[in-house]
Amino acid sequence: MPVDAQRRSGRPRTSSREEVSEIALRLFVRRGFEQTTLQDVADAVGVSKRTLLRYFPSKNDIVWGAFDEQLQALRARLADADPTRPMMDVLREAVVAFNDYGEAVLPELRDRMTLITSVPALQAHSMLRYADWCAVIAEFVARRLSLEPDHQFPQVIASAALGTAMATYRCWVVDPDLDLLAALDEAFRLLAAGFDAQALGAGRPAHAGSRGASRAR
Amino acid sequence: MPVDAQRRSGRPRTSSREEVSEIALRLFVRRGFEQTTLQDVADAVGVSKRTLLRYFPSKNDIVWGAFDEQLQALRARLADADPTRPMMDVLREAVVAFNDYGEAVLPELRDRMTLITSVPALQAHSMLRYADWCAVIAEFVARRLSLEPDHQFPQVIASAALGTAMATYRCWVVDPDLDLLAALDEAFRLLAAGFDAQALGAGRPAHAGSRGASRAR
DNA sequence: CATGTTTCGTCACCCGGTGTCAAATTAAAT
DNA sequence: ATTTAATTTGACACCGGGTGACGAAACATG
Repeated sequence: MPVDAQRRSGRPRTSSREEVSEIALRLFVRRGFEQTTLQDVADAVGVSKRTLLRYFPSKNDIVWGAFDEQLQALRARLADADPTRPMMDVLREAVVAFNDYGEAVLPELRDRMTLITSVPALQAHSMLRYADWCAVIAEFVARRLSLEPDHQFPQVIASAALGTAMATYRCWVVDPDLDLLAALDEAFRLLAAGFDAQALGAGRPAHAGSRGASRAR
Repeated sequence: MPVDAQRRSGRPRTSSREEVSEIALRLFVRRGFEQTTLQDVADAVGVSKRTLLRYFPSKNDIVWGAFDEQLQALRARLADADPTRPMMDVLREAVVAFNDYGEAVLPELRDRMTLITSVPALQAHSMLRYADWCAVIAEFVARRLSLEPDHQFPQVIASAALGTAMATYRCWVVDPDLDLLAALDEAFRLLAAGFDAQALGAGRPAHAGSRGASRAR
């Protein structure tokens, strides 16, 4: 069970989670997710189908790399945030930082997200993975509003935030020129301010900021 | 293919979509969704497994009754709305009306939503069904903002609206005393006004309206 | 009765996923 | 060096959801 904790004894692993994930991702992108069977992946990696399903709980989960660890970082960041700062500011900056991978792994991230947003099975499965994300946000909002996480307000705000992030992801996947971080920043500012004000000002606001090199650190 | 278009000739159906949906729902609630196999449902209805999958494209879809027709009504309502009225007002009222089923079918709706929000497979599948819902909202918002439906703003607003509705549903499922329509009304007012203002007024706003008999017509 | 039309059931099949168990491979203890 | 414990692996059987194909059943019409 320990990923790489000090190896005590026993037969060593012939492959790693990362290796499986990488090879599988390549196959999925090339030949399509549904067209690629688990046996194909197993053959490509050089292990049995059974071993594959010991590394990942399902075929869908192979596409999601190490998502849980990222989530822990997000939770920690939200917990350590300055309590005097506005809630939605903290949330926005945390979400942006949460998605600030390096330039190097960006193409891989795009591959993953392209699959997740386009393949129906993965699109559906994403709801389960994002539920954890949502719970982290709800927990933070609940603490700020002195409510319980199950209450309506934290749940609504967290779910709306999730929708905002997902929609932004979808746009980023389609448009290669879009800066993900800047787009997230803009979307969450919109969410904080309310969509009604947006509708009133019929002319669209400063949208120039969503493209280009602004990293929104 | 025609659900009940004038029957010309041929062998008559031994069952209907509604009958299958009702019987299956009862079984799912009683014995659990995953514990109930398609063969069980087929036996209970009195047809073969193959026939079941001709009525519904998948086991998951059985739980969703006629959702598409409701969606058409929502689209029509949004299309016919007064263009001079505020966008988020129209949206809020349409969503509330969309969920205004009669008192009679309310327990059945609760059963469906309880399954959808608690069973992981259905929770995941809901993303696919709600994607259509989301597209309808995005189409409306895009028209109002003179943008294309694929653009970032309509997508973000529609997804945030979806999250808002879903979270409210979840709360309603858990709390039997909650008035679904009033809760939706309140949540969408929050979404329109922005969550930031909410956080600033540390004291919670008039929450008394979310319980009781207000039907928000 | 003959014909076309529509629905139904059966069968075979694929794939994702689980449980089981023995074999393989290593470190550590004797 | 041999045994022992620990760990991973692969093979196998199995289940359930879902699809394709095909013939049979049940109707309306002529």
